[in-house]
Amino acid sequence: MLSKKTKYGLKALTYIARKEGESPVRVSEIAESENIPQKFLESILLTLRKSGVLGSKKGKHGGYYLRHEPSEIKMTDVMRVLEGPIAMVPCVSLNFYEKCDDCPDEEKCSVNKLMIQVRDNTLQVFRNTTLADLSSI
Amino acid sequence: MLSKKTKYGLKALTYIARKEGESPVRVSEIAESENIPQKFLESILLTLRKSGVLGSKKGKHGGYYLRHEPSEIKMTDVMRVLEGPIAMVPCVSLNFYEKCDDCPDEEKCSVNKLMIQVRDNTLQVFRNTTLADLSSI
DNA sequence: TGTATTTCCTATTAAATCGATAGGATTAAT
DNA sequence: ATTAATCCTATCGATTTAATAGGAAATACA
Repeated sequence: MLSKKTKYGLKALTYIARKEGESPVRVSEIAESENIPQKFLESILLTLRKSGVLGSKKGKHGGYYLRHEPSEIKMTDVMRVLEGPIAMVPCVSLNFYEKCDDCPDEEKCSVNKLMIQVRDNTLQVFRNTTLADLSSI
Repeated sequence: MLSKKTKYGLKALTYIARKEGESPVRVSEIAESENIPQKFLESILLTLRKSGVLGSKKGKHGGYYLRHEPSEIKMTDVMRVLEGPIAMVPCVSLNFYEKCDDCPDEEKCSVNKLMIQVRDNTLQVFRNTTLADLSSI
């Protein structure tokens, strides 16, 4: 299940991308327009900023803006920041690998085999999708 | 993230499939061999039985057995029983559809578009994989 | 018939995670 | 100064997850 954090984050990024070129976008504006609790959205955009996807400007006329072109912001990066590992199981994660404590041999593990396939297919989608794709129409 | 329930369930099914033809397999045997808490596994196999994937026999020499050939047990079915919806978001779920309360128009929702792609790719894997595939090797 | 063995069922619990809120500190424009 | 925005930390309630507990029901077999 996709967390609300990720869902809200993606919607907010899309909203900002659609306004690109203009001045920074206020959290309150996004929250209202996308029906997202403002305080919650604040914390989400903060993590996106800390991860380098967004930039921010404080004070009056402040807000958030994209650090790169929408076409250069890949879903792999956004998803890893917001949702964490793309793999469904740590033992097949590329960026967050962890051995299963119950599993003596990954080579022989049926779950491992299956989840590698799922991971590869999901990765393909996220690698080939950018914020520009989400924002069009 | 894949729940332990699903992980354990898949491992147990694989274990049973590899023994097919023999008599029912005891929970305690699976639990020990696969490092799964026995009581937890009991409840998992119970739901698999209630959903029609497994059959069971009580009492001495009892245990669980597959109701169909491994090659006829599709991952779509098993995953839906153990993990629930395959889609990451209810608004793109085929079997568990639910409208988002915050989203006025699914057609224009960027998250919706993206998650449909992920769902379709994941579905393709699960539709083309059977328990026989998991059990081989 | 009785005993051991196994699934079946319900309830409970401890811990983790999630979604959200609260309250104020900091920064910047005017 | 005042206003408006992000930034930061802490906390809370609800839900879910993983696991445990305790026994009821059924079956094989002596």
